[in-house]
Order: sequence, then C-alpha cells, then structure tokens
Amino acid sequence: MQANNTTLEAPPKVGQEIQRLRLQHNLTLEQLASKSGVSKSILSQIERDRSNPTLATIWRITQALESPLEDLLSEKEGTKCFEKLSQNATPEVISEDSHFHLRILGTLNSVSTVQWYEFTAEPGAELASESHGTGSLESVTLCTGHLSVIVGEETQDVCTGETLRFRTDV
Amino acid sequence: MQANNTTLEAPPKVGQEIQRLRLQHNLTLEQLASKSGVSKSILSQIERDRSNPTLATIWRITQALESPLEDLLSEKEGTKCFEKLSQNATPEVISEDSHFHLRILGTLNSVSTVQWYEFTAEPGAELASESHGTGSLESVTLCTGHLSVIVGEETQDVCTGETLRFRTDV
DNA sequence: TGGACAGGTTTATTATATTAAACAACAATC
DNA sequence: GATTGTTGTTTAATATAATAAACCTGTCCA
Repeated sequence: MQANNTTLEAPPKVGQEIQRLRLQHNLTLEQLASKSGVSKSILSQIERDRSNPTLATIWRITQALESPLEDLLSEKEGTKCFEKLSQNATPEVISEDSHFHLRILGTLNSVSTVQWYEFTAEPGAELASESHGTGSLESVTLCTGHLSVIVGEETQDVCTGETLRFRTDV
Repeated sequence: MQANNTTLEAPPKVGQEIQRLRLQHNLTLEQLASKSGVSKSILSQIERDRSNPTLATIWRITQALESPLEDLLSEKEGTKCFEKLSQNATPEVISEDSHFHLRILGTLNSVSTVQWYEFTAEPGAELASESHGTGSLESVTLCTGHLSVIVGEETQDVCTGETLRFRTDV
C-alpha cells in the first residue's frame, strides 16, 4: 500500500552527513564501529545509503559522534557565495565599568536565530544578565582562563578549552 | 558485541510520545497508517516500544503527524540546564602534513545545523577541502593573521578581525 | 618483488522490522 | 442477546537491517 497523503515524502539521506562527521573526527569505520557498537559493515552501507538504519542504530552512531540526531535531517538553504564583514564594521560593546568587551562577530542570515560574539573579561569580574528570551540557548567556548556560570540555582565552572551550553530563558 | 565507549547508551523510547501525538491529532491507528503509509500493526508495536523503528518509518510517521523529529528526542536533552564538553573530549583533527589543527568545539543541539571550530594553521600553508554538503554555509572569523579563501572560481582575502562567510557546497 | 597491514567493501547468515490478515475487545443498534 | 462496526492487538509470511567473516584494494617497508 502507498501513502495517500499530499506531501510526497523524501526519505532522508543521512549517509553523506554521517561520513562527513566520521571523517571530521578522524575515525575509521572500525573505530567508529567499536565506539558505537555498530558493526562496520552496516556503517559502510549506511554511509552510502544502501541501508535504512534503525532508530537504535542511528542513536548509537550519533552518540559516538557526539552529534545531535537533528543535524542529520535538517534542510539547509543558502544563496550568496561570499559575505565579508570588516573588522571596524563589527560593533564592540563595552560595559560601563570597562571590565567586559563584547564584539558582535556576526549573525547568520539564513539561520537568523544564531549569533556569535567574542567576549573578553578582566580577571575576577562579574556580569549579571537577565533572560534573553524563551527557549534561547547560550554556548560558551572558553579560550583561556576560568569562568563560572550561574543559571538560576545551578552553577558550573568552565576551564580553558571547555565548552559550556546552557539555557538562558531561566 | 557490546560498545566499549564511556557513555552507557539509553535507547530512545519514542513510543509513548508518538501515541500522545496521535491521540492529540484525534487519529486512530488505521488513519495514521493510511496517512503515513506505515502499517497499523507496526504502529501499534512502536507505540508500545515492542519494535525498533527504521529511520524511514520514523520519518513517515513524523511527517504524517506534522511534528518535527526533534520533538521526539527533545525530552532527553531539552530539559537539562547545563551541558559541558571537556577539552579532551573535543576531537582534534590534524592534517597529514600537520600544518593545520582543527578542534571541533561543538554543535548546537536544539538549533542544530550549526557547528563551530577552532582552526589554526601554519603560515603559508594551504588546505583544500571538498564540498561539505548541499546548502551548507561556512563562516570564518579570523583572530590573527591573514587568510585567503578560494571557493570555486572566486577568491577572497581576509585580514585580522574580519569575518567571511561562504557557501561550501561548491 | 614480496608480504603485512590498514581501511573499506562485499558475502552468507541471523535477527528483526514490516506487512497483511486474522483475532480480540468493546461499543452501539436492533 | 445477537449483529455489525470500530479500534487495537496478535500471528504468519516476507523483506531487510545487522552481524561476523571473507574479500578487495591500496600503501608501506624489508
């Protein structure tokens, strides 16, 4: 029997994406197999879309690749080829006590819900910020130094090179 | 064989969520079956976690329920407040000539489709990369130095502090 | 040359996801 | 109370996803 719904379904092709992620992690098929618990033969077939992976299989793969499953099914859009922002065009925000510098590096036009910044702070300084908006998520990658983030009641410490994500709607 | 990785995997249990969505739409198993093209028998088993759906099956179900697949998996990551990646957990990719270091800093779970990296290169080095995937967009923010990016036929120079975006599907 | 190895593919087998049809539970109507 | 219709479950058959092992490449090195 065939589906009678209106939308002609396009089965998702995740093979290329999985292979891309695996190569980015510098993993061989065997390594990913042993790390994820999925046999390398089926990994090979999935990467070339010759197999229709099970949810559990996809789950184990994405777990091993530390990649959220949603990435595999996202549609993407883009038009322009280049878009450059010069340095003096990037606005710089400085707190009144000049303990913090925040350079707005840019926003993604196509994925308008993403922004990123370069943030520098003097040692020992503190910054309090209220909620950004419902459902927003903040992600901090620390290049050097040490940082403490307090969200609601919880506290997290971040060291050099670590990445912390937290919700900012609380 | 069993996975030897650190994270003890928790297979996703989407059955209850699917049933909730189906009832929310006032659909019977047969109706959802004909709308999604998935047999009602397997729907029944999936809803009670007696079967391990295939990616194509999950896809058709979510399409019929007009629910993005992310919603099915949102409960596991969406409720957490913090999520930290330690430095040694961030994979580092080094080119064979060791002129380039690429640290995968992370991907955004809820927003997805976004990844960011720390990238360092030796002076004068060259790197050729093929297309990442259709419609993908790359954005480079240069901290120090000078960089030339060649996409297809076009070339762009970037200086310290500038940000360049370009499509990588060409 | 010739292995010996690493990384990926293919093959034979087993496990299981999927299907259609039969079944059970339960209502409503006569 | 039997009858029909509706809804969810189960069963038998089939398709296919997953596994382990064999099979191809190449590359490296003695």
